Amino acid sequence: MKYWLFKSEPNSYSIDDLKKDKKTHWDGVRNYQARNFMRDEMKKGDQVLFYHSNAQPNAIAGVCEIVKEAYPDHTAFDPDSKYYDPKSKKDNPAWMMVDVKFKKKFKTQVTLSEVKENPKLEDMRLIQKGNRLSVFPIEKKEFDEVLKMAEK
DNA sequence: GCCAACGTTGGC
DNA sequence: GCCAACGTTGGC
Repeated sequence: MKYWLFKSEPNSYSIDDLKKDKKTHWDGVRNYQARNFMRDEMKKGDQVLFYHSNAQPNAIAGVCEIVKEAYPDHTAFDPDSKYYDPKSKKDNPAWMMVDVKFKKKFKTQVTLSEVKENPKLEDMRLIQKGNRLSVFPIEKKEFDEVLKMAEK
């Protein structure tokens, strides 16, 4: 089993939205590296930290789980969608998405500054310079450490 | 609102 | 294939 972090801006989709929806498709990823992670490495049952970016504060807000592996992102085919991409064809989709289900919302979210202050998390991709990927892998020990911080 | 760090596009 | 220009992400 692998562990991941997904970023989302809470004004467009927050952990509360996922809690309400129970399950969602993670559409709109338009970066090849992120796409490859989704297409090639994400498996059913993988655990995902849900991160709020451009938020106040920026923080890891909860946990979700992959329930459906990569399949074509239909928003790329829709000219009315802001994620429309004419390069993606139905017979050869450029973009993929996965489905995730809500698992938990942290009582105490783990803020970005707390992540930066924790030496055990210093290698986490979230805080590395220039990291702009919206989905990326994390280590099990990092996942466990974040959960521990959330339960304090 | 600013800007660093990328990724993408397109002219050559 | 190079690289300048441009667009986006996302922290501050």
